[in-house]
Amino acid sequence: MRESTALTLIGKALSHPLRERMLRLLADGERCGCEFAPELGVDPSVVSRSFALLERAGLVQSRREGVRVMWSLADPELLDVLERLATLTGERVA
Amino acid sequence: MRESTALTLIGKALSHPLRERMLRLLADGERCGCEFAPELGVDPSVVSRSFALLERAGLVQSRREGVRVMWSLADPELLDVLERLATLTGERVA
DNA sequence: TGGTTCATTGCGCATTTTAGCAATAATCCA
DNA sequence: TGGATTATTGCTAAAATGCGCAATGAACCA
Repeated sequence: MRESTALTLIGKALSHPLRERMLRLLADGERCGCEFAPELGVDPSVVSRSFALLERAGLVQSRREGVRVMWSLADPELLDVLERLATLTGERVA
Repeated sequence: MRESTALTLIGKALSHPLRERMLRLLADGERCGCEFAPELGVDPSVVSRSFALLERAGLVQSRREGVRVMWSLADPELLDVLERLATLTGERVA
């Protein structure tokens, strides 16, 4: 990677379908990281790295609870803003 | 790429510093594509392909004017929304 | 301490993305 | 038509990403 700005980090985080799905799985609130691998059909290591990316971008946050790590959206408005963005770019003409 | 949603397309488009810069260069309005290669120090082909990506994501639009192609943001609010997003994710705690 | 569960990291491999050169296309004008 | 300018596309090498396995770490409990 060349350089990284806040925005490019966010872009990278959003640029993969798996990570988008992970974000959406957090829509209803905090969840244990352990639920994602089985639900998404990928290796736990992939989940871990994906969350690391999302976290670096500032999109999610985590806290440990014993042996588990609980993940949540960094901001409750996040998905709304993302929807807005998608709408903004999607309503082009027709 | 696995699949593509509106959001992942946007993510990909934003995920490269060069393309972010291109977007910002459009902040003040329409510009000729020909200005970008010299200004960004890359080959014109890179500019062309980068715009193609941004366009597929719905972030920019173009119109031909004779031999030139004039590019502009797909929506005037776009940069505001992106700033909002960056702020949203950036103000994490401290 | 040893066992269990969940998370992260090291590594190699496959896939995707990026960059530039050269060739081709598109448009205008003399 | 032929030349000039800008844009796009084909191709290849290089760089970045994505993936799973295996190993390691972290926290808990009996």
